[in-house]
Amino acid sequence: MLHDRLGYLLKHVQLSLTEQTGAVLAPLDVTGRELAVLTVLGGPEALAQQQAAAKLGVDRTTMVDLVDALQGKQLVERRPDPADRRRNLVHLTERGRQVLVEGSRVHARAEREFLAALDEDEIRQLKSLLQRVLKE
Amino acid sequence: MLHDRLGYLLKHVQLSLTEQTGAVLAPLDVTGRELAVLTVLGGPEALAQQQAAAKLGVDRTTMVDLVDALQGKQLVERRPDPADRRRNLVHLTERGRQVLVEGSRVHARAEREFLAALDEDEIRQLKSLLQRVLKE
DNA sequence: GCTGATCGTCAGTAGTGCTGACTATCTGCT
DNA sequence: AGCAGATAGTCAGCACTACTGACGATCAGC
Repeated sequence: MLHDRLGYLLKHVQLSLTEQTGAVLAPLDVTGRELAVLTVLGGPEALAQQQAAAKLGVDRTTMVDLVDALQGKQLVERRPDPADRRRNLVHLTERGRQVLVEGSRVHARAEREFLAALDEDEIRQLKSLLQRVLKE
Repeated sequence: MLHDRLGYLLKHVQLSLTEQTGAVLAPLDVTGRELAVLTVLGGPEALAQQQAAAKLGVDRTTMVDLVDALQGKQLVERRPDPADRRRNLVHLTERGRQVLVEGSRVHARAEREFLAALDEDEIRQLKSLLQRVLKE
């Protein structure tokens, strides 16, 4: 049967999740992907673009567009790394930090609601199983 | 943390699965998506394009391209439905059936190998959890 | 027999993700 | 010191997927 196929399940679960989290993030004018970028960049140390790209698992050329978009919305700033002038260190702006905090909040709530069919223990199980598969 | 985010997990698990199953299907000259279409069309009754699209959860305009591709490979045939001439009933060719059988075999094996980190019981759990989320 | 709905098709658009080429810069070796 | 090769970011271009909106052909209900 089709519904046994892992590919089918993953695709449609992801599609549905993207839709639901996208809806609650829309008022903040960020997408789920952009919020993920902010999350990675929101750490204590400013990261170069490729470091952030590696953490996110996206290509470095894709990161250019992502940072472009966030910079256009004044959520991040590119600053040359004084220690290595090939690099841009990407810093969150004040607004970027606000959006990160508020976005994380509504995103977490939307994800929890999306998983309403499962209890807390089952959610942990699901994530743990997926993580183990990913580590091959 | 990023690795707690369901979106991240789903995306990368799916990406990795697509890559792995795609590799074993390549010698048969079909993609995972195309095999899924063959699976849906391989039932006892020939389906119209939109019935198949609904089962797969894809758009009807996307189904046009999928059937085009399969027809180009001589795996399916469009035949007008005598009872409703707006419809195309999509039939598998003899080769289409062979590819479906062989493709299902290697795909199932690749999926099992992809999930090598989990035992049979955990695989059932994972699929069951995803199915329940999908039913909202 | 006409109105409105449905099926398949096509053009156009948008998002994502990659390759390959380029510039600027750094690092290692001699 | 100086050159060769590697690395960071950028950009153009291609490919894949998915959707919207429009269209002609056909069907179903009144």
